[in-house]
Amino acid sequence: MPIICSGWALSAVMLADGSRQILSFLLPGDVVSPCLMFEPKPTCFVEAITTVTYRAFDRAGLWQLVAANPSAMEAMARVWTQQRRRAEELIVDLGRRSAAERIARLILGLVERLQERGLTSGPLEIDFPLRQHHIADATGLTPVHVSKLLSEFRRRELIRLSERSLAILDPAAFRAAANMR
Amino acid sequence: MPIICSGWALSAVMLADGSRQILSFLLPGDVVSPCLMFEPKPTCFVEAITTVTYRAFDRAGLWQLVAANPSAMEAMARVWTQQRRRAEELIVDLGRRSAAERIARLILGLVERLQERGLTSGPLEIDFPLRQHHIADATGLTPVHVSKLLSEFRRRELIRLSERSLAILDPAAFRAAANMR
DNA sequence: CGATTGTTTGATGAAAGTCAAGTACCGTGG
DNA sequence: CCACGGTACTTGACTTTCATCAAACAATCG
Repeated sequence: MPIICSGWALSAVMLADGSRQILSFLLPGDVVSPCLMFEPKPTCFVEAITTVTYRAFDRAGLWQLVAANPSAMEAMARVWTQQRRRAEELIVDLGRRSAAERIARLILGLVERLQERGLTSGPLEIDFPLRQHHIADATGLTPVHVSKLLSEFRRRELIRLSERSLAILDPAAFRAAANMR
Repeated sequence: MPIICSGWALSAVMLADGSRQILSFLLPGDVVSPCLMFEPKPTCFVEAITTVTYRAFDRAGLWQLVAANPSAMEAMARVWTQQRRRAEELIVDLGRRSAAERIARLILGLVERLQERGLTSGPLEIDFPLRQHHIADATGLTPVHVSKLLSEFRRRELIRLSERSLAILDPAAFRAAANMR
């Protein structure tokens, strides 16, 4: 059970034709794969996006800790439910939202998670190591289409995105774009 | 923590514009909402499709059982991982597969789950209470498009679907249609 | 029987994918 | 220092997939 200490990673599944779907981005503080607590064989793979440092904990030891310590169990439960909730949101996004909404929501979700952990580089600004093909694989789109929609966001001055840095320039309008339905 | 005894139900999220996304179909033997084990407040809602009977277990009692009994813990872990795996598959389907593939995979998944539980009405035949709008809400499509693709499957004699009963006529070809990429 | 809900079908439109060409940005080696 | 290659990004033309709209039909139920 590794936990990310620094850097970004992703977990994804690969399909037969070479396309892939990213299940989640892993930020500092995230448990790489909470399902590993139960199931040793992973169903997806994990890949570093930036240089990543992590610490690994062993399952048996964690189980002992959890059995002995109710607050550890609660912490574990929080991780589980949070992960579950994020998976459900992704299902809704992929099933029922437009390309622009999916991209905007992905960005907002990442910014919020970094804010919670105090990893921002400004009020609404973060280091943003994702390539457009990462965004495409996470939102179920093509890199070309992602490029067009990001250009559109820039043209409307909702975000600034350059040199691996992202800022939300117009939070209200950008949130609106993320919630159009 | 209710468990379905008979009938079909669904869990879903509703969006602001009235469209909805079905997260999973609940068949006899399914735990309605494993996340309820941790989190009392549900993030989605549950709805009956047919007449449903269920038994409810209370969280506190289950926790005691799990703490005392390692095999109960293992059973719980199985439910959790299975649910997680199904969520991941749905993400991949919605993100990276065509409409026809999504529908075929949904049907195959349901048939397999009923087979595991011995709830089939024939070798490759099941009672099928879903309306086309259920299929649409589960696959992120419109009912109209679902109708067209089901007609296509029928025309190619891959399935028979009438009077709330479904049979897979050509398993090999139907599986191929579910796995085109 | 009428009313409601579900399904089919066709015509049309919008969203996203594909293809292709061109640009910018490195890192490498001469 | 600059040429070279590779990767990422941009942009436009065109195609495909799926949504929308509308009309007709079928089934179900009070």
